[in-house]
Amino acid sequence: MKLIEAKQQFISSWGAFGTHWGINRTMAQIHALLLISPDPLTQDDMMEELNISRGNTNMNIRELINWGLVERVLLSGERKEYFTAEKDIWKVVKQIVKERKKRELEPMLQLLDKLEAVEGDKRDKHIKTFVDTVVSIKKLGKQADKTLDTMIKAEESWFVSSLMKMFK
Amino acid sequence: MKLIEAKQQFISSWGAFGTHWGINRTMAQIHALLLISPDPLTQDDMMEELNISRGNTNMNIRELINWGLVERVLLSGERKEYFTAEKDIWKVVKQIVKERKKRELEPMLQLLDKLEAVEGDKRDKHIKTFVDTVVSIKKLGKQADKTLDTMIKAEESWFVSSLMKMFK
DNA sequence: CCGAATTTTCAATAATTATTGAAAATATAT
DNA sequence: ATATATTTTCAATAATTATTGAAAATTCGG
Repeated sequence: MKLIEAKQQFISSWGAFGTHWGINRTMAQIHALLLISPDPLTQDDMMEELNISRGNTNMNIRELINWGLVERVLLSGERKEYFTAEKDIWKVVKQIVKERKKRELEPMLQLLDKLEAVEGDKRDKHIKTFVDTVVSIKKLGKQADKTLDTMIKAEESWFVSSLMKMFK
Repeated sequence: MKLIEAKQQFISSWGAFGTHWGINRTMAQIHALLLISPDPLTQDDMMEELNISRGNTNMNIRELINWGLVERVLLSGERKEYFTAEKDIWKVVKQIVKERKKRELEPMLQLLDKLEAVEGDKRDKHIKTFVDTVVSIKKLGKQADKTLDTMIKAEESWFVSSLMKMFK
């Protein structure tokens, strides 16, 4: 397979992958393109490679910057802005986990805390099932939260070697 | 907070949560409703509680069955079908992980295997960056795949106690 | 400060995805 | 076998989300 074709496939499947994870296709494709580009790219480079409009490109680049996955690069003597993606995949994964934890897991845990305090007789099976469900989700969620915190601090080498042994 | 209000909030936030994870809102809401229902429900029960059409309810129940999260229950003397959700949250999480691994992670790893074999001189920086990226994603992905396999087999007690210690 | 290059915004539009509801298919009791 | 209850399908429609492109704002060299 030629590079040009392999790039296409990588970008398009990264885009499809993203859509299964609540990330829009274009954002994932821009990320993919930057991941495999040896040098920083401009907006125009990306527009051309991916056949997307200027507005779309701009909005998604900024979203990637918000996620901490892409950063602006200043090239001396150049008027245009250049962009580059973090290439260390372990860092990328940690960054995504960190953001999603903050945006989704933490608010969910807060809500569950409130819901656990529902009024009523705990002997009523409707109350009991509700509280039991909320408590068990909360318990697992808190556990996941702590585990992810540890992961976010960890080195990749730790993940690959130690965790693997642990999981015997 | 009264039960009726707490239920509403639980269902609606579980629905919103789902949409961030590539699951449609209705499917997540049906799942939420079944999780907090002490007894099995019929399609009509769900339609009424969630204010959704028969077709929508039916399709999403079947999708939940495909995911292994909901099952049909036969109630003796009843003509209608009843449905119930797995209440053990750890089992629910494992089931979701198992399905997503099969549907998304494994196909991605297969693709990366193909892409790694791209033609060309590895000293060309375009080729090199591409291959390096593919290889590092593949490495991490394979690791995650194995780790998730172990998790799928694990008991919740193991997760809550042992894993926690491990993560110091 | 001026003017050109570049970036950002956002209303309009397109594309995608979810939902409805009625008809068709299926199951069951008598 | 027939009538009735129940489930399933799916074309039409609605709702949501993504994308465009041109105008406005900003940046920067001179």
